Amino acid sequence: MISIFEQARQQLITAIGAALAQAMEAGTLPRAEIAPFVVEVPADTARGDFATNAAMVNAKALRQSPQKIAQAIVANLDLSGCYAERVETAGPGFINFFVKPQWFADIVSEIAQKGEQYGHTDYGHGQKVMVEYVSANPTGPMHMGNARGGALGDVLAEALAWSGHDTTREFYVNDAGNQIEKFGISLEARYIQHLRGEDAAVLPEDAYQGSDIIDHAVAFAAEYGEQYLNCDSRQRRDALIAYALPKNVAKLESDLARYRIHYDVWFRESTLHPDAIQRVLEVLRSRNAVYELDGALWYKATDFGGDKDEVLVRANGLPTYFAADIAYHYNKFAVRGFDKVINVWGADHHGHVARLKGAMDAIGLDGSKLDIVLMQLVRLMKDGEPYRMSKRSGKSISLSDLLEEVPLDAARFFFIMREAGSALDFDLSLAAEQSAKNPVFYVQYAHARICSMLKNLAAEGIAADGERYLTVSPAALLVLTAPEERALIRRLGQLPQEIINAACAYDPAGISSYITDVATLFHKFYTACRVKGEPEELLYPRLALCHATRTVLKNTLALLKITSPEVM
RNA sequence: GUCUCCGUAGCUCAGCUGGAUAGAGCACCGCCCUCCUAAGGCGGGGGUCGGGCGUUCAAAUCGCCCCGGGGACGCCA
Repeated sequence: MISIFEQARQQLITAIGAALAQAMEAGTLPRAEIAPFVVEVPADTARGDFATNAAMVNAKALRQSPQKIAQAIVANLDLSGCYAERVETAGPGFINFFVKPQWFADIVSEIAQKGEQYGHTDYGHGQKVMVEYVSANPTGPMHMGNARGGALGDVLAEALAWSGHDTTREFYVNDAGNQIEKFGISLEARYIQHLRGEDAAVLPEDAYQGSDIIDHAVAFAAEYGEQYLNCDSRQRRDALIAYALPKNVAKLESDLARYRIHYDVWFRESTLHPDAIQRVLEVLRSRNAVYELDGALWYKATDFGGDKDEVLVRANGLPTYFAADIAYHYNKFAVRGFDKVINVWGADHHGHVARLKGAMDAIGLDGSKLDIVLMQLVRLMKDGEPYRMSKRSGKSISLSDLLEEVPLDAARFFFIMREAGSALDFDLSLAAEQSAKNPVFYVQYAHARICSMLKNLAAEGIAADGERYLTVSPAALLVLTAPEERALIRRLGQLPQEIINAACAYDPAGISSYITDVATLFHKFYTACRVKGEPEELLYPRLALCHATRTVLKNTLALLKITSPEVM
């Protein structure tokens, strides 16, 4: 069941299409293919509740002026059964529509009826979608890029779920391969240094330099002493990895949980080694997509849109990250049967996008089912100065550090405010200092204001149980005619579509501007229209509107996983 | 060099599947609480939408070429 807002829009699309066909039938317009047109809310709603460019986009095909086409459409328009009741043409050929007052009343009723469910749709028809995000290396703490990817991926997954997709949230744990080996080497050096002094071991330049490595080594030494000092290096590294890796993964999980991110699946790369990887290599081999050179196994990326070939198995016999990633995505599609897979990656991985999609084609799967959201990296600033955030420097700001300094609600909102494709400057001092000025507070304030009103009125014995304003009839709601009331209702009606848009465009940023918009419109309504003290026939409809606004704010904040305070 | 993201008000950015006078927040100036939360509302100043050419009835939006800035181009992940 589509929303009341969308019903009005869809009715118009149908009616306009019919009117064009009718005009052609009658000979008023020449016969031609109808170009796609849009029906949308005009920037200035004084012009109309909806507007269409149908006449203008068809001017060329119909070889007539947009104004004439508009007139022909209007002359053949049948609005019976539509929310729209009045139409006029304007400007260069726009057709503007005005809806019946009933439309506004029905939207408020719809929200009251659906309550917490308002905003949910079955748009996706249960399509099986996976969102894989963060997937930070388990060799150290998460950085700001992970924090941004976490918020973006999580809200995207929510939007997909709300819009009727069967959504799986997944974290890919890179617990195998080169970086784990490097992790072991780093731990080993720190362990030996801890027991035998700085000069007893050399920490390679490309090793992990962070203090967390030292902490692990020290804790390991406290537990096992010198037991691993004289054994085989392989054995020592394995013991250190076996000790530290689970701790790191647990830390990732708890940090993310604190950030309100919970995954459905923690998928371990190690489960792909070696069988699943061998299997995809076989498939590629059978499809003639690989060759051997210099002792390594190469993938013919150039046959599948790549600009150069890629190594799958190194001369030393170890598979590359890329080989594992092909096996991983083969698993997502062929083994687990996802219809759509969305990966949220840092923009530094952009070279990997075409490669992986091409590899899906090469392996006989459909690369177009794989979508990558590339996120420009976060530049961490402090007092206007760039702040080093390299994992190696050892003094980086981690996700848990961030949450110490910035309110959680603000951090989540801040990260989704900007679309993924734009670089984000996150000024720590600013975010911490000006937290009260963060837009998230503006939105939460609107929610708290409504709660306060409802509470005050309840204290005076008005609608104490909420029944009266939750069940105001659509007919009684017709009194909501003030421009501020209408503007607010119009926007409230768009929540389901806003969520669908965010899900389809992979752009959670739209939701943050939507909710800010709703807050603004509520504050304007609040200033212009009183509730308390008005006669009952106006008081209750306005209370119903307040409550509907609260529902929209609360539901949208819930989607963003941001709290809805009742008092501020 | 190739690929990619970005360039819109003093600052941070929306708008970009083309549409009717280019928006918001912050900052600045001035108003509005005997009245439901002033963490709010109203008004004001402030713009060659980086530049040029092109497509179109219509370009901040699409295409091409420049200019300026970030990022990626490993038998790393």
